[in-house]
Amino acid sequence: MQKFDLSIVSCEIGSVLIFTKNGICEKIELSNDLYAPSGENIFTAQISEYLSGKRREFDFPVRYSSGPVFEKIWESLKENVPYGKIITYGELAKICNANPRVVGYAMAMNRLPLYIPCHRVVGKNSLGGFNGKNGLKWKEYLLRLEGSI
DNA sequence: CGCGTACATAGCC
DNA sequence: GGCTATGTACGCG
Repeated sequence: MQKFDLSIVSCEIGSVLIFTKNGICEKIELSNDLYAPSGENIFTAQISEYLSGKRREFDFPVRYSSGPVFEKIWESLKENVPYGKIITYGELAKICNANPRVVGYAMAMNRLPLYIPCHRVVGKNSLGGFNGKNGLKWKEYLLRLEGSI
């Protein structure tokens, strides 16, 4: 069994749970419930700054793998969609030579909701979903934070 | 291991 | 407005 170290950053609408192991972030979870802030490290520091609008990008080690196609999509997303910009599933799909549906699925399988800017990926005729209906609140909050809406 | 189904969509009829 | 395409992951037999 893997033993994860849990760090927590709280904000107005909920808390960000950061699961790290050996100094590497392996999982991020967005919760609507408020937790007591825990852990002072580069993860909590950067996310806290990001939620305050001071930081635009994250610079901490992460680890993810759910297939080569998904990694390509996430890499293309980070490279082509900077802070404050949004992209549609179709455009992102065109960049990484995939299909829109695959992109949506890649976002659904994303384990790092904040590090991977999946909240900047929206549908053409709708905002799309985000981490289920539970995280749609977060999506709106993040897009508003970046000034996209 | 092979088949069928579900996905946070886009595009055509 | 409704149906189909296209790729991946997951469940079941």
